[in-house]
Amino acid sequence: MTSFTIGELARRAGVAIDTVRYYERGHLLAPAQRSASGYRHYTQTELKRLHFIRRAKSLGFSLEDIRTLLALSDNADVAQVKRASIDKLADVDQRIAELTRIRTGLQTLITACPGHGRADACPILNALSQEDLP
Amino acid sequence: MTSFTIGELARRAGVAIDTVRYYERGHLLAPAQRSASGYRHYTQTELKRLHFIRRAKSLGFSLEDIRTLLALSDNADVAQVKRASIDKLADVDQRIAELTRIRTGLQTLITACPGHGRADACPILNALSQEDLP
DNA sequence: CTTGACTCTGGACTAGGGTCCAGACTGCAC
DNA sequence: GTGCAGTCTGGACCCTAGTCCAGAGTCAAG
Repeated sequence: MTSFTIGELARRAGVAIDTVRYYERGHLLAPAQRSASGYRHYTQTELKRLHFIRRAKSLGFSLEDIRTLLALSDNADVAQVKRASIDKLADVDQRIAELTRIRTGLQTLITACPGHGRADACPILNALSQEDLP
Repeated sequence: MTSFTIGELARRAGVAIDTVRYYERGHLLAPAQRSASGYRHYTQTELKRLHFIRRAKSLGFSLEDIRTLLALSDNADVAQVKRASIDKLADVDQRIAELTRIRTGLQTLITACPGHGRADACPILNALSQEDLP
C-alpha cells in the first residue's frame, strides 16, 4: 500500500497544502496517520475523499454542505443525499434567476447608450441615478 | 436648500446608517458637511449619489466597480462607462454559464439517483468520487 | 429640565474559504 | 555532513460589505 506526504496529496488533488490541513481542521478529512516524526501520511482513501470534496465544491456545495454530504455518504443514506442535492439545485436555480435579472438590466442600458457625447445622454448614468429601475 | 441628517438620508435611501458612514470611509461618498456640533448634513446631491450606488450594486457591480463608475461619471466619460458596463455584462454571463454548468451536473445526478437502496447505487455519491465529471 | 431619540468616534466582529508566517524539525541527495 | 526542500505548529491575516458596540455628546418635545 503506497502512501504519500501531504505535499504529494495536495499536488495530486490540485489543492494547496494549507487547504488540506484546513480541511482536516474543519473535519472534512479525518486526522491523518502520522509517521514517527509527525509527518502526515495519506493513501488512496484520503485522495478519493479529497477529490469528492473538490468535486462537490465545483458543483456549488459549500464546505458545510459537504460535511453533511460526507456524513450521509458515510451512513450510505441515499435518500438524504438525493434530498440535499435537490435543495442545492433549487439554490442554483435561484442564483441563476437573480443573475439573469441583472443581465437584462445591464443589456438594456448598454444597448441604449450611444457610447459617446454628453453624460446626460447616457442611459447608464441616468438609470443609475433614477428611482425606478430593476 | 433643505438638508437632512444621516438618519434621514439612510431612511430615504433605504440603507443602514452604518452603511452610509462605511461608504464615506470607502470614498464612495465625499466627506459630509458637518454642523457645529459635528453632525453630518446631506442634501439631494448626496441622496442621488447614494441612490446611484445602490442601483449599481443591484446591477451586480461591486463597491470597487462603483468607485470606478463614479469617477468616470464625475468625468462624464460616457465611452468608458459603457465599456465598464460591457465588461460587467461579460462577467455576469460568465457567472451564469458557470452556474448553468453546475445545474446540469446536479440535474443529471438527481435524475439518475433512485433515492433509495445501497450507497454504491447512488450516482450522486459515485460521481463525486470519480475523476471525470464536469 | 428631563427624557428619549439621535448622532458621534474608533474599533471589534461576522461569514467563508482559505493563505501566509516564523521558527523549528525532518528527509534525502550529493 | 551539509544543504535544500519539505513538513510541523499555532496563530495572524486576507477579502467583501457591512454590522454592532460602548461611551460620550446633542437635539427636540413636553
